[in-house]
Amino acid sequence: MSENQKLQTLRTFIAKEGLKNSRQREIIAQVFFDSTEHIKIEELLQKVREVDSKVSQATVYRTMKLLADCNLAESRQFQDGQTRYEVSDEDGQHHDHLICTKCGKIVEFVDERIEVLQEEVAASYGFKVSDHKMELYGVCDSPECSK
Amino acid sequence: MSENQKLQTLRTFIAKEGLKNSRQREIIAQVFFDSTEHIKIEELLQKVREVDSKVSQATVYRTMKLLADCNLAESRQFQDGQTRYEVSDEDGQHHDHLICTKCGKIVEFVDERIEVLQEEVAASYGFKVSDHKMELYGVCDSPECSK
DNA sequence: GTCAGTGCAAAGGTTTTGCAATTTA
DNA sequence: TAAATTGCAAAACCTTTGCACTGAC
Repeated sequence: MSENQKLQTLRTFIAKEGLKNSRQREIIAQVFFDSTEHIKIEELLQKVREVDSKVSQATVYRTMKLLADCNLAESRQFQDGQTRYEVSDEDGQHHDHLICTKCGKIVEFVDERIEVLQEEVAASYGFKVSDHKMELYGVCDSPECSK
Repeated sequence: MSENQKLQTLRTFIAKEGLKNSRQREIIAQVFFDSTEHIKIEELLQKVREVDSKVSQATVYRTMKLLADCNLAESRQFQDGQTRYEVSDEDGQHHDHLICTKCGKIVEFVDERIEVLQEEVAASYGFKVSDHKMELYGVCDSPECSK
């Protein structure tokens, strides 16, 4: 899904819900869709303010909740106490994370075999899975981290 | 590992690090080791105060950090913004969580096949896994949740 | 013109910290 | 006795909210 299609999805959602669009929402959404993965509100605000220095933090928080509501963003909490948002995968496909505990690098991955086993295990406990989070913490292979 | 062995591990750690033990630490550790899984600081404080009503919240926070340092406790963040602690698995074996999004029930599980695949996937990205978190969200099979 | 969105600042909730007093080794 | 721990309250964080004002439809 292109950035424009995402913007369109947002506009449609806003209209459908009887909400109103705004300059700020367009800016925030655009900056977010164009951002690196796992962006923090603070980082997002900073980038947004390069476009319009008057946008408030509260608006960024509110807009990210809106984007999450229309499934264009997903919130994640790693372990630094700050909520991060990432652009949703268009096709509903999940991805998980490998996180280097030394340099903080985050790599995304998907493994279909694991996904299948997750469903299977959940079913054996009577659960129907709707979502999941998997984070693998370890040391990456950069010279500094792996030595 | 019995509760007493855990207490002993804590005492040894304290001694080794040149720290000092205290009545409060013993109470907190004991209550924690004896607690249900995934306890919140607030719940822990409440239980601790049934033993000694004067113990402060700050001491509970500090003690839990200490227990995490000596690998007797692990912190987890689900999605309610509160840190929860759980008693570490004695043998280093991990368990993961199934969380019912309707009733909040949390079930623990281990699946060796998934663990193996995790290592494998990580290795393919040059990572050496030291830890992981996996949470499956879904609906459990209680009559109310599954209907 | 109406009603939603914004910005600001204040309030909320959780966790951390500075410091004097206390307790441990 | 020296040094770590405690309790308290204040501070530090991140996030949410109330409200008057602005802007979209």
